[in-house]
Amino acid sequence: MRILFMGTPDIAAFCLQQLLDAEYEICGVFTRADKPVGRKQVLTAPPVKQVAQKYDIPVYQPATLRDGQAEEIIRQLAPDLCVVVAYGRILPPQILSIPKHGCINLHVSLLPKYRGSAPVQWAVLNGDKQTGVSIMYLNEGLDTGDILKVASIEIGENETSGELFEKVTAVGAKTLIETICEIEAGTAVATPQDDAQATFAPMLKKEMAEFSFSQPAQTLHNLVRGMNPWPMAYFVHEGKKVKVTRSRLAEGKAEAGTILSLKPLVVACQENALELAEVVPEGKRPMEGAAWAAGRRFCVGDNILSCESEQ
RNA sequence: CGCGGGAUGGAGCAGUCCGGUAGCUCGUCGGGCUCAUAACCCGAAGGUCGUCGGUUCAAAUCCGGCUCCCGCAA
Repeated sequence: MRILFMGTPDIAAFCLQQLLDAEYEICGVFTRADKPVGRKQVLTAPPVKQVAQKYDIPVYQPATLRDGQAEEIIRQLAPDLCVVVAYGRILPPQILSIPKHGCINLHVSLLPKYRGSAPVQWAVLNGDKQTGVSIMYLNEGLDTGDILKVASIEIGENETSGELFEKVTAVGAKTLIETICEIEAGTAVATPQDDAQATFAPMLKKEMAEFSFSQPAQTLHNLVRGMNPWPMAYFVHEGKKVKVTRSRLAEGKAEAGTILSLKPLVVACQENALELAEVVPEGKRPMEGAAWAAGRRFCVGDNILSCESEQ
C-alpha cells in the first residue's frame, strides 16, 4: 500500500512517524511552507517535514493545490491511499479521486461535532466531559466526509487543551492505523454524518482569551483550560495583561472580582469563585497566583478589577 | 538593529528620578498559645542588590559595555 501523507503540525508528524514505524510505504509528503517562528523569527520547517527528511521521503510544499501542478505530482507518486492529518487545506475533487482507496482524514473530535480547525480547544471551552477522534473519508466539504472509525476520550476536570491534545494525538494515531488496516483488509465500513447534528469549531482568536470576572467560575475555568497553551486566558490589571495558566474552581460568593483569599489566590466570579493557581504577568515569568498577590500587596476584600481607581 | 518590561536573602515585590545604615508580604528555622491548625503571638537565620568597568569621600541608586529572562509582534 503506497501512502501519500499530508499534514503540518506535531500531531501530523506523530502520525507520520507511527506509519513509518509500522513500515508503511510513504511515497511522498505534502506540508505547508516553512514559516518564521519564535522571538528571533527563525524560518522553521513544519514538524512533518522534519520527520520526512529524516527518512528521505520527498517533501512538497505547494502554495496551492488548485493550479494543476500538485495534481500532476500526485499522479506521478501514484499512491493507493492518501492520509491527511491537519494539513490546513481543503483538497480539490480532482486530487481526491486520484488514490484508488481514496483520501482519509484524522479529525480530533467526535464528528459531526466540532468540524473545523480547533475542535480540541472548543471541547474544553464548552466544558465537555468527553471528546474523541474520527477517521473519515475526505470529500469536498470541511470535515463532512463519511466516518470510518471513532474513539472517544475523557476530558479531565482540570485538563488543558494542550494536555488533551497529547492524549488525542496518541489515540488518533492508533485509530488511524487501525483504520488503514481495515481498508487494506477490505473490511472498512463508512457511515455518513448526520449534518443536522453538526457544530463548528473555528480557529481561536486572541481577543477571545480576555475575560473579567463577570462570568460564572465554571465558564472562566473552561476558558483558562481551553486557551492553554495558546493564546492563554488573561485579564487586565492596572493596564497590563495577566495571563492565567492554571485555575481551579473554588467556593465563595461576593461581588465579581473580590479577593476572597490570598493563599491560595481566590477571586469571586459572577457565580462561585476561581482560584488563580498560576499566572504570567506581562513581562514576567510564570508564578503562583499567591506570589503575584504578595508582590501586588493585595488584601482580602480588595477588588481586583477596581484596584486601578483605588491606587 | 522590530516594540516593550525585567534581574534586590528561598518566592513575589518596594527602594533607583532627588547617591548616604537593605525594606514589605510570604516561606524557612526556633519558641509560645491552642483539643488542634494552613490561624494567631514572639524571636532568628538568610542578600558581594545579574555581570564588568567608570564617576564619587560614598553607588542597588548616576554613566558606559556585556549576559540572561519574559511580554508583544510574527
